[in-house]
Amino acid sequence: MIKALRGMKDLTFEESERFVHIVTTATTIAKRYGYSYIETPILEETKLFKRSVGESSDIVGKEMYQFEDKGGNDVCMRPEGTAGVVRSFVQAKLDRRQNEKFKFYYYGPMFRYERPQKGRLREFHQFGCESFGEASVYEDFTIIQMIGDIFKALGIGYKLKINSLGCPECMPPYRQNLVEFLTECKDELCEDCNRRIETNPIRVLDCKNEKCQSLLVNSPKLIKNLCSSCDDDFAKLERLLKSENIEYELDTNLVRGLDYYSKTAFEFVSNEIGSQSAIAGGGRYDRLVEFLDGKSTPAVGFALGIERIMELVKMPEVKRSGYYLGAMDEEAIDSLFPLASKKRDTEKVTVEYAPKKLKAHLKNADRVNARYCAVIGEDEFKDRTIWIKDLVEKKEVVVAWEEL
RNA sequence: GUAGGCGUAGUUCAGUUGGUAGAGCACCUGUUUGUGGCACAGGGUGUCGCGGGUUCGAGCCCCGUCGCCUACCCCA
Repeated sequence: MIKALRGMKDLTFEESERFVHIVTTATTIAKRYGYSYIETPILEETKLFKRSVGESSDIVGKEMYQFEDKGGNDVCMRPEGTAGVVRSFVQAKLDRRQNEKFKFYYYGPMFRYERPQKGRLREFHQFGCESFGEASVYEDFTIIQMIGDIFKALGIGYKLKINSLGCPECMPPYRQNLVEFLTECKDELCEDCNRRIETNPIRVLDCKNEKCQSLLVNSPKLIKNLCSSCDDDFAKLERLLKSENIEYELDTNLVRGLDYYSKTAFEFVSNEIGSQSAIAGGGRYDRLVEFLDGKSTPAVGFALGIERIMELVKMPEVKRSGYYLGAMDEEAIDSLFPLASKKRDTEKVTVEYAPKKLKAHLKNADRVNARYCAVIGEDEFKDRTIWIKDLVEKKEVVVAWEEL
């Protein structure tokens, strides 16, 4: 038997229903916030991700589905959504249209070659939004609010963590500071952290190693070393969240795993889905458009993990709906089709092609969760009528074919 | 890449010191030849992951292998 590849899943029945429910809910809300749909390719040039996500990140460093295509191009299955959207934004020269704002939402599969576990697949799906051209922190707030709306509509609980990663003004001096601090205690830090001091010292902050964390308690905090512009914006963000009663906690160690973030960074987490607890994450990436050869354009965005959210949503109970059509004798089967065709203008219709006893039809109707079980028996066929039972109200009627 | 756990019916799982393969749910048939869910009676639907080995005999013991799950790591 051929099975799906490791870390790749089929979704059917209630699972696929839940998947669609999440996408539709998120889409509806994103549209209310002025976002329009963007579809970008799954396959992109490897360079795109190296330059956006960053070569120091694990995603690019060791988790990409990377290969040479038949034309000899070095390509990757996208490991995340933002890079492709920004590439598309620049390619369409939307970056030249200064003072205009562009808001896009997307959803689709992402690929990372990791060891699968709970909440972590090799092919997984994200829903995300990217807002271009808006430098105001009000936009950061609005995006957080929108995610809150989505989770509220889906009926799931979460905790919001926020942090500021600073800007080109304040990040480099802080980084220098941090490197000095880390170098002093490097003997006690774990192997990974020692490597990160060179490659990406900020990543040391969210090391999961307990010993490292205990040493980091006294590390310099970026949040205390922001430039005045970043500091003002972060204060404003906190004020806005408070005034809208959006609960959050400051997490000074929150560092997004992708290199392109600056200023506002946030993460929505759940404690109900195992160790892979991040259900949404995002932040500001004012410099990414430039990195990808566009004109400097402020931007902010987020992505949410659909499979992780699927573990949290409860679907509304499915009610009986539509018609089940069947016949008790072979000669009556043909007459079902005009009736089905007519009913399908407005209703879900299931047709049984084999003649069966009434009891079997009722059972089938039950099984497909139909509201009405409609059967043509011997008498009905003679009279050109059909017997209909409402499976909820338990009422029965016989009507002429024309009246169905 | 590392560590632990698990692979037996459609599904969830039991299976004793090695001795003819089991249960609940689901499914099918009937009680009811035109009335679903409920009840009752009956029905097992299986390459015990795969390949070797030990043994008179292996679901069980040994070796190997594949797969799944969880955690580290990473992140949505």
